[in-house]
Formats: sequence, structure tokens, C-alpha cells
Amino acid sequence: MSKLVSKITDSEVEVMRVLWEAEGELPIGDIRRILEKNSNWKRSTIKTLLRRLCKKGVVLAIKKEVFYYKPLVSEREYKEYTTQSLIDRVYSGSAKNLVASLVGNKKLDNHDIEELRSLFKVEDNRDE
Amino acid sequence: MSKLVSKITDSEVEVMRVLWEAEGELPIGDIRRILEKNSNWKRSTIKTLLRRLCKKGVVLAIKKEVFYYKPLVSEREYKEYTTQSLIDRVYSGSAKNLVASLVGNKKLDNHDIEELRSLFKVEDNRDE
DNA sequence: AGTAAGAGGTTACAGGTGTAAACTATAAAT
DNA sequence: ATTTATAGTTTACACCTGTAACCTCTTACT
Repeated sequence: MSKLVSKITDSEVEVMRVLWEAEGELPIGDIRRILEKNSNWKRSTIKTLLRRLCKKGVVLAIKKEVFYYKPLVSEREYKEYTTQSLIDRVYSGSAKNLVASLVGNKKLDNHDIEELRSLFKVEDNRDE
Repeated sequence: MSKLVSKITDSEVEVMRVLWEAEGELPIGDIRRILEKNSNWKRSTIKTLLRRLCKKGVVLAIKKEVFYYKPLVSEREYKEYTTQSLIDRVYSGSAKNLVASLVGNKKLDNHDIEELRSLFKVEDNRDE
């Protein structure tokens, strides 16, 4: 799967988001309506993006009266992939490193830290 | 700066890494030697990448007997930018969200968590 | 019957990227 | 003087990306 995900471009992700939000498959009309509302894309642009996503194997086109589209990669998979990719490329593969960096750069405020601390507690109890 | 950083491509980052590792500026010869050892790039490829980096304004070319190159964007800035970019694009701008996700996906083992916990303590004392 | 609106398919086109060859000049080595 | 190695400059080229137009077909509306 890794290969597939890596090739989703910025514009294409916008389309994926629409598919992810709708559980299951969506007819082209709905996709158009949603995207034309939130962007300035023309119909043909949307069509091109969907076509490319299908070609990349991350979306399936289902032919009924009209085409329906379904994501073959979940948002979770996408998130996990891009995150891991950042960790590998920028933090020498160490997630801890990334978190430490967030702390160092004040990306987490005290409130965040409080919440994470409880999360950590739960984790610690879980597998030992 | 943000704009500059965002335009550094994958291949180009490889070149930046070399410049980052050497504090200060590096003559073209050194850059070549290092990159030709760790990659299969030809001289002209390396030259093209350096030229593009200069055009993008993230590297400075200094003419002496021979060109020397110096990064205008630090590795820290680059890391911070790409990290923030991931957070914005994938975690709705919430760093806490990202960390929670790492925990959920078991990217942090107990040992990591132990270390982070101490980090958190320090942070907590710091600004209150 | 004629037109509007949605759908499918094909083609376009500029700018970015990865990767490099081809010239030219110069200095060092034989 | 000739070769060799390095540097600088220009040009190439296929593929990817963002964005879209254009043509054709069907169906519903006037």
C-alpha cells in the first residue's frame, strides 16, 4: 500500500477527503457538487483528478447508471503513511525525536501536555 | 521563509543535507565528492540541483576561485516547517492530535514514553 | 423540435522534477 | 604539446501536477 499512498498529490487529497467523509461510495454528481462548492475547480478538473486517482489504484470507479467512486485507501492509512514518512525523512525514523522536537518548539501547551500525560499513563498500564 | 522551504524537493534535500552537515560554506568539489559517494548522481545532476536551490533562494553561491555554496535555510527551519506543514495538512493544525495518533499507533514504546514524561515535567515547570 | 444540464471521453498546456549529456575553459600531469 | 580532471554554462527530455477546454451522448424541460 505504501507505494500507492505516496503518490497522492495535494489536489488529489482534496478529492480523497470528500470520499473519506462519505462512508462507502459516492456518485460523481455528489462529488462534483461538494467540490464545486468548496473550490473553484471546474467539472473537468474534478474528473481528471478522479481519473488519476483511479489510475494510481487508490480509488475504485464503479459503473452503474453513472460512475460511483470509492476510496481504496482509508484516511487512517493515509495519515499513518504520511506521518511515518515525515518521521523517516526528517527525524531519522524516531517518533520520540519528533515529539521532543514539538516540545522544544512549544507546539504543545501545558494543557496539551496534561492531556498527553494521562494518555501516557493508560499506555503504560496496557502492555506490561 | 515559509515559501522558500516549501519548494525544496526530495532530491534537493539530499543536497541540503550535505550543506547542513558542513557548517558554513562548501566548495563545489567537496559537494561533488560527498554526493557521488552516497548516490549515483552525475556531476551535472548535482550542478542542476544546486542551481535550482540557488534560484529558489535557499542556497547562496559564492564565487571564489571556484563556487562555494552556503545554505540560507537551516535544517532546524526546514524541520520545523515540514513538521508544521504535516500538522496543518493532516492533523487539523493540532500537534497534540499528532502525538495522540503516534501513541495510538504504537509508534512510541514504553521507554520512549518514559523519556518524554520527564521532558514534560521540565516543560511544565518552565513557564508558570 | 430545440435546448439545457449532466455525464463520459480525449486532449491540452505551462510549470515543476529527476536525471543528465554536450559544449567550453582552465589547470595540472605526462 | 597532449591528455586528463575539474569547473562553468546551456540544453534536453520524459514524466508529474494543476487546471482545464472540447466534443459527444442522453435525458429532461420548454
